[in-house]
Amino acid sequence: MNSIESIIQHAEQYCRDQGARLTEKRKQILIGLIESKKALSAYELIALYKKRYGKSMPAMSVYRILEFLESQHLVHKLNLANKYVACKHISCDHDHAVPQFLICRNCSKVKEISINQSTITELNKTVKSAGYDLFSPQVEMNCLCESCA
Amino acid sequence: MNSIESIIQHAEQYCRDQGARLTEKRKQILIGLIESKKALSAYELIALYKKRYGKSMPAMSVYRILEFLESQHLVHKLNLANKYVACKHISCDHDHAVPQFLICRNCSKVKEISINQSTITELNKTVKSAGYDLFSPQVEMNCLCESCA
DNA sequence: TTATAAATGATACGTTGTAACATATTGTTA
DNA sequence: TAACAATATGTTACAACGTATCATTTATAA
Repeated sequence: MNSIESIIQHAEQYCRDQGARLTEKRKQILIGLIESKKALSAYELIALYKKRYGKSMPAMSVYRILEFLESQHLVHKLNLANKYVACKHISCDHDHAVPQFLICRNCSKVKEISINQSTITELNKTVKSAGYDLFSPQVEMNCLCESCA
Repeated sequence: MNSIESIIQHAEQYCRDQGARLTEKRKQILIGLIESKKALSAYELIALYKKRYGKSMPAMSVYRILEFLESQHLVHKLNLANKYVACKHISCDHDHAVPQFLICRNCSKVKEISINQSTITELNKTVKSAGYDLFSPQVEMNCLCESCA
C-alpha cells in the first residue's frame, strides 16, 4: 500500500540518509503535491498552502522548498509547464531510469512512465551524434489525458 | 545554398501560398532569429530589434509576430526554454517529421534533428498505452552543446 | 547555554506574458 | 479614386512568475 503516510515515511528516511532535513513546511509542500495528484506551479502551491493551513507562505520559501525537494529526488520539475510533481517512485527503493512525463496541457495531470531501454539508447545515440550531451535526461511531452481528450 | 535571402524568399512563398502576409516587421523578426542561429526569448528579440533598427518594438507585437510565424511553421516555440528558433526546414519543400530539439541550457544553441521513425512509433505507443494523446509531437531535450560541455 | 549553521520570512524588484482598447496600414469594392 | 472592411501594429496597464538581499527564526553541536 502506498498511503500518504508510508510515502512520507520513505521520504523522511531518504532525507535522513542524506543528512538532510525534511522539515514541517517541506513536508507540507510535499504532501500538497502528492495529494493533488497533478502538477502544480509554485503559486498554486502557495494558494493551496494558504487554503489548508490558513497562513500564507512567501513565494521565496516555496521556491526554496521545491528546490530542496528536487535535490532529494522527491519532486520533479517539469520545465515544459513550469510546474512540479511528486516523484511517483518515492516509496520504491530502486532508482528509476529516464523518466518520461506525459503532461496534460489542459488539466496538468501528469503520468510518469519509464522509457524502455532501447528507446533511451536510441535517443542518446542521436544526441551524441549531434555533438550534444544530455543534461537532465528527462523527456516531457505535451499531451491530452484521457478525460480531457 | 541557403543564404538568408533564399530562406526569406521561401518564407515569403510559403506565406503567399497560404494567403498570409510576411510583413516587414515579421520579416525582421524572422531574420533576427535566423541570423542569431540560436533560440531567443521574446524579450531578447525586442533587444535585438532595438539594437538593429534603433526603435523599440512593443512586447505585445513581438509575441503576436512570433505566434504568426509559428502558425506558418517558420518558427518553433521551445516550451522547455520559453524561447523561439527559426525552423531549419524553411527552404526544404518536404514537411518534416517529429522534430527533436537539443537545447543547450547554457548558450541556447539549438540543434533540430529528426527522430527516426521507429523511435517515434515507440514513443507514441507508450503514450497511447498510458491513455494519453500526443498534443504537440515535439521532443525537447535539455542538453549541453559541444562548446559548452 | 551559547555559538554556529540551516531554514524561513519580508521587502523589493526584474522578467515574462497578456487583456483591452487605440491607431495605422493594407486590400477591396463601389 | 474614395470609402469601407479587414488585418496588423501600438499603448497602457496589469497579472503572474521568479529571485536578490537582508532580517529573523529555528535547529544542531560544542
